[in-house]
Amino acid sequence: MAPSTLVTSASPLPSGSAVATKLEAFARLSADDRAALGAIISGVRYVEARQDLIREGDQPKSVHLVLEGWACRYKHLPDGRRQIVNFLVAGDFCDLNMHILEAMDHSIGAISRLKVAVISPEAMDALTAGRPGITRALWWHELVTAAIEREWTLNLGQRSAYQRLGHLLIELYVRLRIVGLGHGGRCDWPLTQNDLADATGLTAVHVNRTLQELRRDGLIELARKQLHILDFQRLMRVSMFNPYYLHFDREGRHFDIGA
Amino acid sequence: MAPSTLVTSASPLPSGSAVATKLEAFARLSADDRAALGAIISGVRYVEARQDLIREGDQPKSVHLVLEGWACRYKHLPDGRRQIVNFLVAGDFCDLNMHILEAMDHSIGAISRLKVAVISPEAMDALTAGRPGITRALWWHELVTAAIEREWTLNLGQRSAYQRLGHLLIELYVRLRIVGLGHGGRCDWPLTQNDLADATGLTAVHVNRTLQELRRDGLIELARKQLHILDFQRLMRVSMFNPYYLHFDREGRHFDIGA
DNA sequence: CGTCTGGTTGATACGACTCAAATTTGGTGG
DNA sequence: CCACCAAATTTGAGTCGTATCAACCAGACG
Repeated sequence: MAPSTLVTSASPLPSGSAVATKLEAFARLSADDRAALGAIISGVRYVEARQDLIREGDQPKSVHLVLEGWACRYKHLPDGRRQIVNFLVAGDFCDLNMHILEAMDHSIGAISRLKVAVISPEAMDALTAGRPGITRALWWHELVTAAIEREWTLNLGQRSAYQRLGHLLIELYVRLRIVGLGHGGRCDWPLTQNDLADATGLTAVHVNRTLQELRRDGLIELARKQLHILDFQRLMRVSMFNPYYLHFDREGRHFDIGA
Repeated sequence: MAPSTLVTSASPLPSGSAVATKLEAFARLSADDRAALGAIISGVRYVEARQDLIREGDQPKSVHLVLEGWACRYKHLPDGRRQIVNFLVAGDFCDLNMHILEAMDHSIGAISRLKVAVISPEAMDALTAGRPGITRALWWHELVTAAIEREWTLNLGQRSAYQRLGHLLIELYVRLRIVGLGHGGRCDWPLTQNDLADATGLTAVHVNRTLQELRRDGLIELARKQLHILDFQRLMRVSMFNPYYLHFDREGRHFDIGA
């Protein structure tokens, strides 16, 4: 496994943490729920940028939760090509129930330096027992993750390069906004054009040219690890982005994603 | 909703049913587990070929289980293009936990005439309560479905048309074989070239030419709604098919997929 | 100040798409 | 049993989006 630091002292979630914020996008959590959520972390682990958190073939033993940084879920082919099937940002669980399976069928790699919470499956069970609110919220997280990955399949199968990139930029901005990491169309952007290529099934060269088109059309600014979406409505329209698949407006807050 | 017949009389699963066979590919079920599984069906519904079982936007109220026929999970774009993100065959649950969400973000359509079991969420809860074996097996089903859909993303993003089709043919044959619907490389094949196009992100014309190449190379025979894989090992190699993502060999039987 | 990673540009090639038409298949009713 | 029709498959010719390969450039870092 890739080099990383495991800090075993329990460190409770800061109030207003990304996890709680994210889960509350769907269901209201009680103060007790939120406290319980903070108490289950058995350790914090740091993973350097471009290192793997878990690899295909590894046996998943604990549950990981991204606290800071970006990661990606990816698979590769014997000839070395790789496909990123999802990105993970603060508040995302990496492998909520993978311990049911005996081996990972994909890897999780750090894009930027990663701070992750490590949680034992037993602690997860104890957390959900008798807390239907949290159980539902975790189920919701799992289902939304699957829905996002399905939307990516649609992205790869049917959208043009221009639309694919537009769609991806919006999705990530919206997801960051939900956990408080995006404002006014702006967010941090640690992805290289190579990462974008692996996520969209394009070559890095073509990603480069397509991003230039998006800039030329006045839709985005993207430079120095910062994304700025200039015309949200138009970018949504041209990339045929429909936010329903993110399911973030049931009992929880409703987010005006356009702002 | 699309025309269909709902037969409300409970009809127990036939012994050696596809569901039980499928779940036992992963975990051993006790006689009690199997009986309980058969008892929860509150009705059987028939859906005609090319009709939808559930549509994007519908509120999922009950759980559906495919008993006979083929279905597909698909999404579409405002301009009419559609992407099939998975196929469902006998033994597959359509929407195991979708009732947690308030609206479907995709549709499920019948490829051939479909016989589905209808199960209420309450019956599902009652089934899993106190039956850890079944609970685990259902979790496994959910995780494998997600793994299959991720593999499809890899398929669309990184494989050539020739490999994509080869991969899809193998996957479906293997999945059918697990539930006893494939033998000696042969299985029923209700999909049109149009369906294959929507599943692989290609045009029907290109699917046609690529299938001809696969035939010319002596890898498959495909005619009159019947598939015959002639050289399993070679087809696996050229399409870079690695069966690990199907996770079918934990506590249950091991399938020699090559036979 | 050199090195490295990531970004940019140009020229060329090819895989897959488009449009249009012909042919085969399977189902239906006379 | 055959004629008919719609759906599915097949073929052909021309085009386009994206890949490939190969440089070159800019900023970050030691």
